Amino acid sequence: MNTLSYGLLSLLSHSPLSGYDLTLRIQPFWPAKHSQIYPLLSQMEKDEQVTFETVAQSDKPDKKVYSITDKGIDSLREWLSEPASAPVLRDELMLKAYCVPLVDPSITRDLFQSRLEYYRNNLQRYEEKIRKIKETSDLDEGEVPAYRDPLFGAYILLNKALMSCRTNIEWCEWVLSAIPQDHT
Amino acid sequence: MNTLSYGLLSLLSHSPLSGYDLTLRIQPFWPAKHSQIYPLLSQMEKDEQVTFETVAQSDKPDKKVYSITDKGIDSLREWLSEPASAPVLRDELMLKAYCVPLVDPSITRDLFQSRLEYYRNNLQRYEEKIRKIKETSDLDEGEVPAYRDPLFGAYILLNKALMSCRTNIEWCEWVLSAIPQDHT
DNA sequence: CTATTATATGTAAAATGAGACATAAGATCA
DNA sequence: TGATCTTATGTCTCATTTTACATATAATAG
Repeated sequence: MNTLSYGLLSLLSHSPLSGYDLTLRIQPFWPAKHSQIYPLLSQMEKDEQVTFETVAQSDKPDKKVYSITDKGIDSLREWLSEPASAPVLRDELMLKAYCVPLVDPSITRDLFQSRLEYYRNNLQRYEEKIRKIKETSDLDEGEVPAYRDPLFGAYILLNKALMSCRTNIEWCEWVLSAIPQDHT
Repeated sequence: MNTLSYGLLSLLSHSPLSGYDLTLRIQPFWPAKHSQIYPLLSQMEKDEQVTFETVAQSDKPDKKVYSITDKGIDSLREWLSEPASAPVLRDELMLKAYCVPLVDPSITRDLFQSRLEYYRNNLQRYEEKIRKIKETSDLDEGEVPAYRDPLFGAYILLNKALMSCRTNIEWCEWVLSAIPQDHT
């Protein structure tokens, strides 16, 4: 039971999901490939943290839909009572930023322009997501889902994503404004 | 030559540093232990990306001070011309946030209170650092070091750290305000 | 008709990273 | 004098993560 396995349990605490869906959904919080998820789910099934049933689909291949067990819920509760380890960010752009004076401003501009677009795309996706949440659970302006509402977690996480995205966009734009025109 | 090794070169592009110092300084951008750094520096030395000289110290143990070579500078320039890979964030608190309705609000409050203090400490450290930079290179209000100034990279990175820290503090405070008093 | 894409699950090997073990000089503190 | 802390470098093992290999169904595009 490493952090990734708790992450999978956390996602399953909302609703049953296939390994494929789990792989997609865990990306924003704890990036992992399916090659890591599938064997881990097998282990967790042996350990009775989860169960699965095979679901046949007419239009797509069959899938294994995993559900969290009571033992899994207990594991989650214990895990929540332990302090969360510090976040780990690895960003190649930060390493590059440190030595950009070595190259022409045009190179640097490309790097930050690409990153800016990356964040703008993310922002759009997050804004759509929060719009859908607000629609389905009709919240008033500034209102937050109730603490016991299963949507509480998703809602605060989406807000974090939105806030971080906007901050990063602001930073990229500021950096771009500080990069001189070429022929320096 | 993986990302970490380029990161080390990037740090060395400003000034020669020991493996020990490199380990400390790379933490904010690309966390790594000395057990990863020392062998990598040996490799890079064999590959002529860096050189070192042993420096005796009177008050502390001897150290190996590494410098970037011309070949290393070339490597950095090539690396800067390639697009930067997407940032990777792994945050246990985000995984936990998703399932907090499973436990009492007091548990959740502790998690976010700890994280808030973590970010406040970071903010203080970053604010001191930027104050020192502004002192030594006497910049006017809102002024940014010149693009070719070796401090340019450090300055924009510190600003990113400050902005992200403040956003995260704001988020933690907002989440704490949305967690109800106990006996729910 | 074929190629590609999305969905879906899996294994194996290689790279990366974390934690522990090991040593050692000099400083500080009790 | 002994204990601990900081600086300093190194190895080894184990866990984690990535990349590549592998297969299969169904839809879509050319």
